Amino acid sequence: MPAFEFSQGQMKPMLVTSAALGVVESKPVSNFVDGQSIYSDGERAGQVYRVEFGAVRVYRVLASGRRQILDFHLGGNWFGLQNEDFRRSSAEAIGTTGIKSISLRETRYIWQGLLPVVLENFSSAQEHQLVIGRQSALERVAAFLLEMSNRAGGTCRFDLFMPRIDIADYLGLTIETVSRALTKLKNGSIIRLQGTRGVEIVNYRALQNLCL
Amino acid sequence: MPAFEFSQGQMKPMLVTSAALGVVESKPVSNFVDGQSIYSDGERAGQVYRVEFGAVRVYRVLASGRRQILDFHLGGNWFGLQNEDFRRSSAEAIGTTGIKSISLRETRYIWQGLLPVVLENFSSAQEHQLVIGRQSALERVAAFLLEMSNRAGGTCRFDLFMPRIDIADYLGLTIETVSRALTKLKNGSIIRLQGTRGVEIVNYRALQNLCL
DNA sequence: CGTTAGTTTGAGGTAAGTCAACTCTAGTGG
DNA sequence: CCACTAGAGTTGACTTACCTCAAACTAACG
Repeated sequence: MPAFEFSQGQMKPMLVTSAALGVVESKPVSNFVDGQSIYSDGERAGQVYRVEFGAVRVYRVLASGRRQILDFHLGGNWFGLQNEDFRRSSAEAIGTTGIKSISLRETRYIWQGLLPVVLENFSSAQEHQLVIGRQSALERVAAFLLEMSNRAGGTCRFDLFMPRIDIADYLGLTIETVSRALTKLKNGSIIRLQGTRGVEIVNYRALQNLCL
Repeated sequence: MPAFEFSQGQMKPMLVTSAALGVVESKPVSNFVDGQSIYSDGERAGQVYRVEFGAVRVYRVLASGRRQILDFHLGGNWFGLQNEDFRRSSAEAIGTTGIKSISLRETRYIWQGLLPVVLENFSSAQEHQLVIGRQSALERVAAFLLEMSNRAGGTCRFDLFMPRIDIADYLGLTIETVSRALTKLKNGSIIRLQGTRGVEIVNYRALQNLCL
């Protein structure tokens, strides 16, 4: 493979295919158990990662112990790219998870593939800023369910990968408030809950209207 | 200037100098008055921008009218880079502001310069997620003052570019709550306020301790 | 010096947090 | 296959931090 594969006719480099990221395909899959650390705050940053199966939470904790989950990463998602030498967040597997990683030393060959990856993460972070900065608890939970539905491929029935505490720490709420919001959506016949992880969106439109 | 300037020995491409971004130097400075739109939600995204002087707010508004300022950009900062074809946020000048812009068509020449720019914006967004997701009003205002102090070059005396409403919409608070927090910091002799924009950090350490 | 937008202060209301009890459920072993 | 258990989730009562509404104050402009 050539080190650089520039599509000269390409007008929008941000939309270039991630073909250059193919280097990762040859890498072995590392398996992680539920809760296992992928990288930790303060460590030297040496790798970029891609989720093969399972899920990952990236989070930061304040000295006071409060935790904010910055993002969840599901199958196919890239994470762990940063400017700084040391990690300022931590990443853990949620459930049994497979990860491929490539060394940062190798990333100079795939810049044009990495840019859209980072832009996507950035866009996701901005979306999330709006949710946690300006939406009510019910709106946040509604937005979260829609986001998870989208990531699951747009199906109305899907499973949440994470426990309530992760949802709470992602949305800047408490588990009790998340639970109350879910109950309210259930009682309003907007969603149905199956067991502790299963979700079915019954009234998609109603859920969307909650996020305005 | 060569179209591509790869530093082959460079081990950390994210830390490459932004020399490639020099294309922007030859561009003319566009002047904007206070509140003038630079780009708006829904528009086709055609340019990337760099602040020459003054300041910029990038924000999104919910259908319900609530506004979240995603980031402030000061002299030297780049903004406006995205994956999508259309803007999902808006950008406005704060006070008299000078902006240089380059067309996205030209960005294919400066990928390796753009990556650190986006990573910096991303890092800033993540930091902000933690603040608005998990900190109290007083802690948010303290964090904001430290951030502005840093951006002003680490001086303890500096001027806020923006009115209280912008601070509130950045921190996910109301102007009243921002005002009360500032008053509290003033009464605790942690800061001094001069007029409506001037800030002096008297007790830097105390301010930092508030953000734990 | 007056005007007006921006900011501060105050009083009262409310959404979300806290603490505690209860319930479910998924996993384990009899 | 069912009973038991421990962890996770839900519900309720109460508290609190922030919001809302309203009024007073400042300061920056002509």
